[in-house]
Amino acid sequence: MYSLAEENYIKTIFHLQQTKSGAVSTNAIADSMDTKASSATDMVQKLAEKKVLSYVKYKGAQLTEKGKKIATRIVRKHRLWEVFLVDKLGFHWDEVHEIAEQLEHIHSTELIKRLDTFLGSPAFDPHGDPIPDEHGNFIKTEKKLLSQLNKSQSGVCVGVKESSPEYLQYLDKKNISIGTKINVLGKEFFDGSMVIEVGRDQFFVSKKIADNLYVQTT
Amino acid sequence: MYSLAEENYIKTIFHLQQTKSGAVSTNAIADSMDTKASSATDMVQKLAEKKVLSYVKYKGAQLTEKGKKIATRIVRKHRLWEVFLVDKLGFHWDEVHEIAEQLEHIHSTELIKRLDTFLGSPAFDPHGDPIPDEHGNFIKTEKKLLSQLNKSQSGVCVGVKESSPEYLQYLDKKNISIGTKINVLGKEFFDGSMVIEVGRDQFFVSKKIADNLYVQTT
DNA sequence: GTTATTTTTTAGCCTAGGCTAAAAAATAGT
DNA sequence: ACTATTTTTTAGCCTAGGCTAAAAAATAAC
Repeated sequence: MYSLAEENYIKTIFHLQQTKSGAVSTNAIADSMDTKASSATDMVQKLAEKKVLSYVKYKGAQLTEKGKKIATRIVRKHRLWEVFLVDKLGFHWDEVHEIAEQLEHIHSTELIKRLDTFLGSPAFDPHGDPIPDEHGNFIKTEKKLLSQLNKSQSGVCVGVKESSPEYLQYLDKKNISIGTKINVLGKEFFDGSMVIEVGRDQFFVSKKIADNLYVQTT
Repeated sequence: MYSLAEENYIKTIFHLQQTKSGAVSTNAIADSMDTKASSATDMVQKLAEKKVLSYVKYKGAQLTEKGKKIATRIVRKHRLWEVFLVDKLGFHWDEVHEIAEQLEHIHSTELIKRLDTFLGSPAFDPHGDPIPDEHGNFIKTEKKLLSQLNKSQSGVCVGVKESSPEYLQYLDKKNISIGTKINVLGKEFFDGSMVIEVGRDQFFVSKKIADNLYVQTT
């Protein structure tokens, strides 16, 4: 059984090594957890002793198979609870992250098994992220960032990279959610900004916006 | 915001002062929390400073109105989650306590509001205990212990005092659950044991069994 | 290939919440 | 009323998980 703090470190390291390959630096961990590098070093050393990750001084940490399994279970729980909050309790997709951060630490395999069944074994969470199954496998989808599309191309929104309330609320305001079709009407190569069409609306989006939206092209 | 440890102390003191009147001793707290009296003293002093309870050295602790409000909210959460686990996820009544102990510490008033609505604002949990409403009020039912009935009297099971898995599993084996009618066929005054009738079955129950079952007489 | 700068670790300290052992207060026994 | 016993508190220590400041290693700059 792992403590709350340990679970949070494991989860963070897991997410960091999804994006960047190779070992994760203690500074990167500390930054994304809002803590100090010295604290991260301590914890990483502790987790290395527990064989949750491998750690080479000054080089960084990498989850072992054991560590990845733990992380995947936490991610599974987080995303299943998000589905529960949105589908069953009627929360909006920008309101669930914080609550799911708490719920993901509830310990009970039976609970998760039953929750999964209750929800109809969903494959994706409300932000379009895949939900690992009980063995830790998840569907890898072909997805691009909206910013990778060019003029006249189109795609369907399948998820978001950032899921801060601010960003999600922006998308809501523009009527963009999972499943929304987006046409790229124009693209400015100087700053990466775009003019896109969503339903009947046409509007401008900055590169920052386009960089955080995943689309699937057909 | 109160820590996990603080919430658990508040909840325990609340339950202790339901049964015994007057101040709760630090030893009683420690006993029912599986910790040491010295730890209880420390925490009680801390909670007294936070005005959650009043504490007189060597005399014991008593929750203030503020403390009772906090406790009631935790109890409400615990019992709502138990209803969720049984009604929605299909858990059995003897399996839910431990999980609800964890879930009761999730912080989000919106979550509880929505969970309550989702469950149809239940008034009782799966063990027959009343669920406080958002203002902390709960239904006081007229209930007796089975052991208080005499020969030829009968009652309907409305709850349990003890809700350990062992006890609940015993009741299951005997087909006793909330709503079950029980007739007292005989009572031995020497040891308080009884012979009771449940459905078509007639069997012997010890005082300890009869002391932990709440019934409502008509 | 030194030197300067940045990154990472170590050393030492802090708080929350436990514990044990000893001291102090309350209660019981005569 | 005075011991003896029990209950409760205090004092001092421990671990988890933070932090700051200083030291050490790695990287960058000439």
